Amino acid sequence: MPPRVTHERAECPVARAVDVVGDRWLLLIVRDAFDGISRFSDFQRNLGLAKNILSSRLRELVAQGILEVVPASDGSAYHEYALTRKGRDLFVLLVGLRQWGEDHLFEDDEPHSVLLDVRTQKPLQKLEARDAAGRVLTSTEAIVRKVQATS
Amino acid sequence: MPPRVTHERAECPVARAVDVVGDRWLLLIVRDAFDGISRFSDFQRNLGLAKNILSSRLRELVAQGILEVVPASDGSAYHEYALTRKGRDLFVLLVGLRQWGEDHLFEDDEPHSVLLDVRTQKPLQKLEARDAAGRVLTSTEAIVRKVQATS
DNA sequence: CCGTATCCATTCCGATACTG
DNA sequence: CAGTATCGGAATGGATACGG
Repeated sequence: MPPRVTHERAECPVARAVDVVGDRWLLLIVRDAFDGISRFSDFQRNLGLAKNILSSRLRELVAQGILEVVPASDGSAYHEYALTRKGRDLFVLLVGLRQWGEDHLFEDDEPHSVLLDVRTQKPLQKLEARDAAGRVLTSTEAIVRKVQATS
Repeated sequence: MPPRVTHERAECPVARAVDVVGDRWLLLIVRDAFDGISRFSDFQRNLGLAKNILSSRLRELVAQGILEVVPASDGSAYHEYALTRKGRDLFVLLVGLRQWGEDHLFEDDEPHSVLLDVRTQKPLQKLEARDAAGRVLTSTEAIVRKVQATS
C-alpha cells in the first residue's frame, strides 16, 4: 500500500507542477520571497507557521531549486533564501492566484492587498491565455494533445 | 491548539486562493473537467485516486462553487459535474501551471502532453504579467500594497 | 538568531466492503 | 454506475524544548 501517489513522472505538466506547488505553504513562502523576505524568522513571523514546518518547506524549496541559500547580505553568520530563476518564473502563477482570489473570494466591499506596478502604482492587467497570434483564448478553444512525440 | 491555520479571512488574495486550491487533487480534478470529464467514475479512473477522496473533493468543489451538479446529459439517472464561471476562471491558472511545469519539470527530450489552440493546433503564448498599459512586467517591477481601503 | 528534535492531535489517503 | 462507511498507516501541523 503506497503511502501516497506522486505525479513526478506524469506526462502532464500540470500534474507535475501540482505535485511540487500543490501545498498550503510552499506558494505562500514564495509569495513572501517576492515581497523581499529572505530570513527564516521573517518568514516564520509573517506566515505564522510552526518552525519545523517552515524548516521542511524551505528545505524542499531549495531541493526543488526554487529557492537557493545565499550568504547573508549584511555579513552576519547566517544565510538567506533567495529565489532562483525557477522560483521567479512562478511570478505569473502568483499573479493568477491573486487575480482569481480577488475576483471570487472577496466580497465587493471587502478590502484586500493589491499588487501594483511600481512605476505607475496601478494594478496589473488581467492575465489572459492567448494563442500564438496573440488572440485571447477561452478554455473551450484549447485542447490537450495527449503526448508530444520526441521527434 | 487549532487543528490547522486557515487563510479564509486573510487580506491577501493569494493566501485565500491557496487555501482553496492548494491541494494535491483539487486542481487535477479541475484540469480533467476542462478536458471534458464530468462523471464520477471517469474522474476516478483518470486520476487513480481513492473514491472516498474523490467524493470529498467533489463535494468541496461544489461547496466552493467551482463545480456544480447538473442533470446527466444522456438522461441517465445520475448527475454530472460541470465547471461554473468561477471554475472556468481557473483556466489561466492551469495554463500557468502547465507552462511552468513544461519549463522546469521536464528534461529537454522528455515527452509531455501539450495544450493547443484548437483552430491552429499551435501551442499558446507564454503567459505574461502586464501593466495597465500592456507592458510586460517582471516581479521586481511590481509591489504589494498592504491594504486597499474600502473607500 | 537559526534552526533541529520530539511529542501529540488531526488530517489525509489508499484499500476494501457495502448500498441503491 | 455512483457513491458511502470504515479501517489503518502515513503525513501534516502546532507547540515546545533544545543546540549552534
